Amino acid sequence: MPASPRFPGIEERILAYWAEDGTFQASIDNRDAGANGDNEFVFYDGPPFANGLPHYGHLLTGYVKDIVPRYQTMRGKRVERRFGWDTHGLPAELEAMRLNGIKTTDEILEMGIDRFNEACRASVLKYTGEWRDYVTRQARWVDFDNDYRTMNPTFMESVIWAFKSLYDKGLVYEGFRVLPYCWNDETPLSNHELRMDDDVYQQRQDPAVTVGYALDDLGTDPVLDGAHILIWTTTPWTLPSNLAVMVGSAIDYVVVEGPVPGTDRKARYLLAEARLSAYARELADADGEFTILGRYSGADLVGRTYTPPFSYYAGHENAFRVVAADDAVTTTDGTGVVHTAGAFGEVDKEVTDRENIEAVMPVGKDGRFTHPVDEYAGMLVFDANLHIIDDLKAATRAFAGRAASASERIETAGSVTPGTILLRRESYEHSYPHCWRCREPLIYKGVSSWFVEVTKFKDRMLELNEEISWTPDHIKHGQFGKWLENARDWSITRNRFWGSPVPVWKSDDPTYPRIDVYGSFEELERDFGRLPRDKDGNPDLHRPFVDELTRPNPDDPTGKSTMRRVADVLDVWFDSGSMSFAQNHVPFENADWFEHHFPADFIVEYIGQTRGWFYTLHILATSLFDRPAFQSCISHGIVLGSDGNKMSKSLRNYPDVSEVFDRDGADAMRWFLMSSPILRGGNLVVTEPGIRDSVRQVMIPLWNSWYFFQLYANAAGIDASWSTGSEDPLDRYVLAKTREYVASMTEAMDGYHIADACETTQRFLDVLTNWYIRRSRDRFWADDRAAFDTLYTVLETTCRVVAPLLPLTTEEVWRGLTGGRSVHLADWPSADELPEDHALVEAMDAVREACSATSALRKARQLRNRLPLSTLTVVGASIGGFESLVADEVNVKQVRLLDADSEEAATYGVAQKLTVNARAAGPRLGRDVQLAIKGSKSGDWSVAADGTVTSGGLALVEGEYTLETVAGAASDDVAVGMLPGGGFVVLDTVVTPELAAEGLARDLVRAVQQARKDAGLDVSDRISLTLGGSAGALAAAREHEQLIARETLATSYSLVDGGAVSPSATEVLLSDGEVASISLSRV
RNA sequence: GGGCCUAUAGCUCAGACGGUUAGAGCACCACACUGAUAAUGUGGGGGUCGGAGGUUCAAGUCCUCCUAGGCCCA
Repeated sequence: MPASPRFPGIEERILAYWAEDGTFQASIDNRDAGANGDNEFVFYDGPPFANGLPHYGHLLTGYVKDIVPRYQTMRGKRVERRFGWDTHGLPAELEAMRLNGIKTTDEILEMGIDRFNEACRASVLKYTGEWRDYVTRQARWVDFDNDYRTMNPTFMESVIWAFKSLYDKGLVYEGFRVLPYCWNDETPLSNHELRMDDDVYQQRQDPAVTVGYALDDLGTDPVLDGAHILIWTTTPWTLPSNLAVMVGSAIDYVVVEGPVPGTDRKARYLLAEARLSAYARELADADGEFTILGRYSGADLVGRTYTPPFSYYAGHENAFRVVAADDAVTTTDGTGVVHTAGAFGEVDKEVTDRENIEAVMPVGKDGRFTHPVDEYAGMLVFDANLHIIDDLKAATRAFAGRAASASERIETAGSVTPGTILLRRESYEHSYPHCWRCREPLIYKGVSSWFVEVTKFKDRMLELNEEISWTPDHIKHGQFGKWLENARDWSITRNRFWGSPVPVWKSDDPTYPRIDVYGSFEELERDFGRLPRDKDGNPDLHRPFVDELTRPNPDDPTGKSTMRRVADVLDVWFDSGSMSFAQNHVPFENADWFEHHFPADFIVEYIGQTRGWFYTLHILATSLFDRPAFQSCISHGIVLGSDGNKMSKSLRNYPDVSEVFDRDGADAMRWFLMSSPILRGGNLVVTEPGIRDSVRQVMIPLWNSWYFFQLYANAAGIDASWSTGSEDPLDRYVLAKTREYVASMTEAMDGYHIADACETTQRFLDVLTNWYIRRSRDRFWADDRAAFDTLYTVLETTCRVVAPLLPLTTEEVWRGLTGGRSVHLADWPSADELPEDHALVEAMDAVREACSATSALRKARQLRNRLPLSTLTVVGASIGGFESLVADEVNVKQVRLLDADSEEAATYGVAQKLTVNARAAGPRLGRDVQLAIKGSKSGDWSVAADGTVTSGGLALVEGEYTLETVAGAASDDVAVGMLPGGGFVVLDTVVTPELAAEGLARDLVRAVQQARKDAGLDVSDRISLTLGGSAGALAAAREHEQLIARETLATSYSLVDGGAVSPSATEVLLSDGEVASISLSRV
């Protein structure tokens, strides 16, 4: 067994052992599920989309997904772990398009949906092998053979069942949603795609126009009647679709008189007062003055009607009104009035929905105008801009702001409504989104979609959220709770190809409307007489097979119309939100299983999933089952690159995953990630030194404890066993300490506080190696059976407790220690297996404090540790029975204990210190409290005979101050140091000649040990030793012959006077200017 | 453009209710210690607590504005 192990090599060996031994399966089989699965711990694996290799974020989540189930298994639970794959959606389609060199939906149709979807299917499985390798290498136990895939027919059948259930509950409806849309590729884009590359947003010049719409003459207000309300837009092509104008109700508006461009007439214009100056060129007179005719607040204007700029939608219900949209309207640019075209903007859509104005869509999927916008039909919207502006200009000149008769308008350009005024035309440069694939500018466009009416059961979602425990806990009412409060209806369909079908069939003749929704293969077969089947004849709900199911419309007596499936597929988030039931084909199979495996006990993903998977799980669980989908949830932070920025392949700002596995190992990475603030919701910067620190701080100490044990147990031929019976105080201490360690680990793991568990472990290992083992070395050298048993017990217990956190390293150590099959098949230890002695643990803390304070005194007085001193007096601290341990540790001949109030204690120059409690005294004294504080610091304070305390001239009352004893001035002969836990230590600093000689003797021991090491001798080799050197060194060597011979295992010991022993002897500088000459040989 | 969060030592982060010398770990330097341990111990340097105002006897902490960064939504 190596002293300095190569952990990656050990890990590979353990992984191979597990594979051969079937340890993972055994860890599940060993645990009984119990009646109704009562003994099961239910874990849901959030399905990743495997369109690339796993990165740190996946690894991080994977480690947590491993640790919790390992822990629960050791606690006796049965924990099934089933891997899942997210397989549908746009990323797969984009990859398939890239591989086939196609760009548009037309090209997909040309290629054939069946071939295209085959390509998608192939692309999503491409990396599954690599994923399995990475996940296995990270020592995550999960069942890959029995995985679930969202594209499996059984999964998809459960998904359409969910859709139908929601439909039957009245929670699904059809509507419009506005999306960024690429007219060139003919596809909507997800928001994710808008952030795909940094150059998606590019500067672009667009024509911006300021247009006045004529307010209707209501005969109520001569200033407003017939005035032109000014709007500003950078998308003139949306003007034909204008449906309303929006104002801010708290914004101040004015009506000013100004000229009609290109004519000698005047008109009244309405705009925000704050924007007036921006239109001075058009509206001010020669002196820069405005003719203000009236003032209105936005609220005054709401409800006024106007004539739309184009006549295409004249008479549209509820349209062409001034409406309030306080969030959408600002006075930072434009006119303070915003034109809305309903389906061409998110906010527009929201406002028109609220106002019950039906959206219009005169733009086709190719981005070209369609009927009824006939003048521009066939024109790409961006190209139409110029024509629209020209027509507006012509109409402005022709009518000069007047309404006109029908006969006149025929001669004007296009369908611009007489009375509409183009006030200004400019060009405007702004940041504008472009398609990440074809680089063409995007438009926002309404597309038809189906929605889950989340707003209807939002309150219930909030109630059920109360039953979930979150880590970190602020997520519950913070990020997740707030998100739920503001939940909007969920758009669940996409006009794409590769996904679960929307199971809705509609009549193709609106004269005979009918809608059928299907929730199973059986229902489909019943109505269509057959199942959708792929080309091999297997039931398959994918397009195009499902689209092939058609039948005559039963509601059409003519028998001509046909029931056809709507072309859309479901959002992939509907798939992943369905995994709790769909992974086991519920409700078609395993209904009983589901009853006992829902909700999950535990899930974990990164914090962004509060809007993703956590959210969709919660929506579907609430709406379908009126239960939460999970009981505890860890949402961790984001992994950043070594420079603190987002990880980026091109920047190469993070260490390569496989290199880290090969160099430092999977356990090191696990520890690094798990011990970090990332599990408490913070972000984490991944650096190579950080990962190596994990090895140094935890893995090496654990390994070395075992190495030490093994080294000496083998040497002594001792076969140690599990025992808590030792009477030795240090053994009792470490056993009691281990008990407390086990208890805190249990608490931390039960509460999912994994980072706390790491910290607790690191502290414990420090105590074990740097205190217990170091202080007990003599006993191991002396073959003390109780010491070996104790160390065995502590190590074995520690391995079990650390097993989830370092599964590979602990496996190696535990198996080496016990010869057992696997630490992961063992039970989690109970604290009760170990003796309780909290007083002893506390006493040892006091011991360590005393030693630490004494070291500081030695340091301050420049008294090296090897130099023995006569006496250490510990005052007012309970180090119960460990005097000799302290004496040995700090190298003094004698340790004495004194009560703090003893007479002698008072002689060590102790003093009193006054501290003013500002919190208590502040409110009473007010400003004067500062004087009292100043007094306490400067020494201007006193305690009167009756006990009254005065500071800075102010009398303080009980509770406003504290008086404490502190170490006062020391002398040349003693040094005094305070203990943080109360009391102090007094170190006798007088160095007698005897002490100095012994110090030198110890220097000699050290020098000989080094010489032994340099000569390559084994620890147990006996030597023949000859010493020479300066007079002082020689005297010390003579006086302490026994000490030196014993410590250095010298069987022959001789001294040579007069300097060097021989020319080849080692010359070593000792303390106090003394020199030693050392010659040794193995005997 | 909107919402939420963050800003404290070179780095990563703690700093209940406002309370008077702002802490820890890592890194760095020095010394000590070292026959399991590339370990450990002791000490040291290093901070205008993002900026500017305000409230208060007292502000890292509360309020306002600003700046920078992150996340989400547009």
